[in-house]
Amino acid sequence: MPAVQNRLPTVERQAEIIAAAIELARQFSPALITTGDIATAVGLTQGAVFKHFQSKDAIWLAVMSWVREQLPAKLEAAAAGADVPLDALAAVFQAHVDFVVAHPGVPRCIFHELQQPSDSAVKQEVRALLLSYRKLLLRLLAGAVAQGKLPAELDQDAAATLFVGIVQGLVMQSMLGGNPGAMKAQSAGVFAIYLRGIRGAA
Amino acid sequence: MPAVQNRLPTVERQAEIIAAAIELARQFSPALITTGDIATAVGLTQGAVFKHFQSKDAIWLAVMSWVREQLPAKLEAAAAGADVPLDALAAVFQAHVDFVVAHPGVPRCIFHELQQPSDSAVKQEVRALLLSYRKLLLRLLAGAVAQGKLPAELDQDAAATLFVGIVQGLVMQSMLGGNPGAMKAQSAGVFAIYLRGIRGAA
DNA sequence: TATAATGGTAAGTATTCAATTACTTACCAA
DNA sequence: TTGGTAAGTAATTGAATACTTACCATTATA
Repeated sequence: MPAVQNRLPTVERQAEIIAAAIELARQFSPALITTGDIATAVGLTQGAVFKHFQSKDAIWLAVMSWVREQLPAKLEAAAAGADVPLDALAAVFQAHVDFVVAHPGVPRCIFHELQQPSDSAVKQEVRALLLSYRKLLLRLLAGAVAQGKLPAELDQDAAATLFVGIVQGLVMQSMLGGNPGAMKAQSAGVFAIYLRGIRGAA
Repeated sequence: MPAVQNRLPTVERQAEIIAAAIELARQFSPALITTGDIATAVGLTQGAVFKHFQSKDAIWLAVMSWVREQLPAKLEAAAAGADVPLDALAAVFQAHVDFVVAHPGVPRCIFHELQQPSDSAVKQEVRALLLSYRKLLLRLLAGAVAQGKLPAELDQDAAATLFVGIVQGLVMQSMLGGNPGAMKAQSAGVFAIYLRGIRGAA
C-alpha cells in the first residue's frame, strides 16, 4: 500500500521499458530476461508491465522497432556526411561500430531473434533492417564504381555481404571477450583490409 | 510398461544425446530445447537423460567438447593438405564453411553460449575453440609472410580477426535467410575479396 | 466537484521445466 | 542360479514465469 510516486503516461513508460530491456540485454541473454527483471529495472511490479505491453513479445517487437528507427537514420546520416562514396562506406562502418558500442544489448537481441526459426513479427523486423542496410551499401558501392573509385568487375553483392559480415564478426568476437569497447580497437585495421580487398583489381 | 528394447551403455547413449541436441539445434534455439525434447528425440523418457548427464548444462558442455574435438581436427587437416600457406588459408575457410553447412546447429549453440555473460565452463570451451582457431590462422599468415606471399606490413592480427569474422558473418546471414546452404554460394566471392585485401600492398 | 479513465499494487492462476524419487528390468560375472 | 549394477520408467516436486484479476490512488475532464 505504499502510494505510487511515479505515475507515468503509457508512452513514456513504454519508452522506459524499451530502454530497460536493451540495457538488461547488455548483461544478460534476452532469452533469460523475464518480465519481472524488466519491471524491477524500471521500478514497477511485474504486473504493471502488462499495463503498457500486451505481451512480453510485444516488448521485444518494440525494441526492434526502436532499433529500426534509430540505426538506419544514423547510418544514412554518416553516409550523407561524406563527399565520396568510399568515405561514406568508411563513415557507415564507423557509425555502426559506434552504435553497437553504445548499445551492446542490441546485437544480442538481434542474434536472439535470428535464432527463432519461425517468421515472427520480430524476426521480420530484423530482416527488414538488414535488408535496408544492404540496400544502402549497394548504393554506395555502385556509386563508387560509377565514379571509377572501385573496379567495375567488383562483385558488389559479395562486397555488401562481407561488409555486414565484418561488423557482425567483430560484434561476436567482442562478445566473446566480454568488452564491446575492444571492437573499436580492431575495427580500423579490419576495415583497412576490406578496403584494399574491394579496391584491388579483380 | 513397455519393455525396453534398446538398452545402451552410457558412453553410447551420451553420444546419441549429444547428436540429438545438435540436431535439434538445427531447428530450434538451444534456449528453447528442453530435456524432454532431447529425451523424445533419442527415444527415452525425460528422467532417463539424467542417468547419463548430471544436468542439462552438462549436455551442452559435452556438445561443445564434441565440437572442440571435431572442428579443429578438420581445419588442421585442411591446412595440412595444402602446399603453400595461402592455399591452406583457402582450404581452412572451405573446411569451416563445409562443417557449418553439415552441422548448422553448432553455430547456434555457440551463439547461445556467447550470450551467457558468466564464465561458465561451456563458454570457456567456446573461448578455447576460437583461440586455437586464431592460432592456426596466425601461423598460416606468418608463414605466408615469411615466404613473401603476403606483404610484411600486413596487420596479421586484424587479418585473423577478419577471417573469423567473415565466417561468422556468413553464418549469421544464412541464419537470417533460413538456409545454411546459401553460405556456400556466397563464400567464394567473399573470400576472394578477403584474399585481395591481405595480399594488396599496405 | 463528481466521475471516469488511467497507472499502479498485490495476490493469484496455469503452465512449463529441470531434477528427483521409487521402483523395475536388463545384463553380466561369479 | 544368483546377486549386484547399470539403464530404464512413471510419477512427482518445486521453482519460475507469463499473464490475469481485484482492488486502489491519482489524474484529467465534464
